[in-house]
Amino acid sequence: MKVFKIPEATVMRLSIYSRYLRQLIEEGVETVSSGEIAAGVGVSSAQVRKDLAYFGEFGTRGVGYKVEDLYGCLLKILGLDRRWNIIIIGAGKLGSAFALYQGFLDRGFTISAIMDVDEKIIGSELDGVKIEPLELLQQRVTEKNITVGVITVPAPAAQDVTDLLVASGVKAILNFSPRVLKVPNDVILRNVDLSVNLELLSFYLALNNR
Amino acid sequence: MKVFKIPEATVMRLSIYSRYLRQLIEEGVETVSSGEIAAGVGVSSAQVRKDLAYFGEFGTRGVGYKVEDLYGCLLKILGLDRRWNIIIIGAGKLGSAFALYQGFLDRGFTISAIMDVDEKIIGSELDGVKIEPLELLQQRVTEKNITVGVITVPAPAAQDVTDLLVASGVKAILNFSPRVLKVPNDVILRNVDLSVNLELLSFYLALNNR
DNA sequence: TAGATTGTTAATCGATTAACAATC
DNA sequence: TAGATTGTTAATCGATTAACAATC
Repeated sequence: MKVFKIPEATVMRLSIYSRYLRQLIEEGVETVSSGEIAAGVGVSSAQVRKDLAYFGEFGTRGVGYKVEDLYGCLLKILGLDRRWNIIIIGAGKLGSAFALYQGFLDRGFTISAIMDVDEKIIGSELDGVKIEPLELLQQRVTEKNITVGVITVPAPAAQDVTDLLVASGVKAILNFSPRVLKVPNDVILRNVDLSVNLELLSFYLALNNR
Repeated sequence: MKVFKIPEATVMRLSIYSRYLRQLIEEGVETVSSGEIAAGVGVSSAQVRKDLAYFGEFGTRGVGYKVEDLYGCLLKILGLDRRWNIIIIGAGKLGSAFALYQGFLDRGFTISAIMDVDEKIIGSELDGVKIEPLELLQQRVTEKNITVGVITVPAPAAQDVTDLLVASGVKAILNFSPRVLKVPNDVILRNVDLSVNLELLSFYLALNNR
């Protein structure tokens, strides 16, 4: 499999295409062209075809793509044809919002554990999952076969929590804290800094105000 | 001012540099080199200098940058030297998490209004801000001088809400819904799709599992 | 002055776009 | 067959990196 060096931007677009295709399925559309997908998600049709070409040939020349088939292929490519178990570290505002957010569940993700250090909230539940003390992290990761860690702790604690996650065997980390984290390079790290996004808006707003 | 075509990636890095500089200020560091910043945030020193060069000359050859000065300049560049008023549409899980999250407040953002359509939650408060009916949107945007709208409604409502926001005079939109939104091109739109980030992890995890 | 580090130019790398032959 | 649309190659564009003269 020609797997090497898929641009990150391509993977993100695949995720967006898949969401759009799901919409088309709900609407009962059976066939779609690269041009229609492109229009639907706001990119060029060449982009769509190029992105797909990294992974194979999914369409029929002169016809387009069968919506259901392409959707199935994308789910497989994105690894959404299986379930991934998630552990959330930090059950504060951000962490509990993430835990309560339903958007991931139908896409292959299960929240299997939630940890915190605050005695006052340990023992309470978020959407049926009990908040447990951080000490149980290693045990839960192992016994529940958890591969993804989500970091929603305050910045100063972020690196320590990361080290714990890595040591416990987690393979990928989604970091919501505004800290640059060090991880071994076989661990996949993704930073989702909400502030950066707001500040980007601020930059462009300020730009227009001159 | 040579303002045209700053890469988005550059702006995001500036935001990250600024966060790192703030850390240095807290630690009492007075001078820093591009190499140190680079090491601190995980990019190359050339990258740091290039990013800054879009906006002027901030350092001293042979010496480096004065931390406080550079921090101040970055805040100005990012538009964080003033306050931006925000309206949140949708006070569900995601919306209330966003409202309760403190991370933005000290960076120039004020949550000035929160709207929803659900009678059951209208009237209650999130962090001192009352949840109000969507009908008051136009009025609040005008009277509170709101420039940024945050969309945290379910996907099917996202475009309608966007249209309302645009009509009300909001200049920038942060979209958390997994929908591709149409906006006039003088409105700044930023999509923060949490699912896309998780699915990116899933992709790389699946890649390693073959 | 000697050493250090910036600001900037040129070279490299990678991603997007345009174009078109293949083919349904 | 004629029209449409894919898959792919080549051209373009833009961003990152390397290198170094300027200068503190």
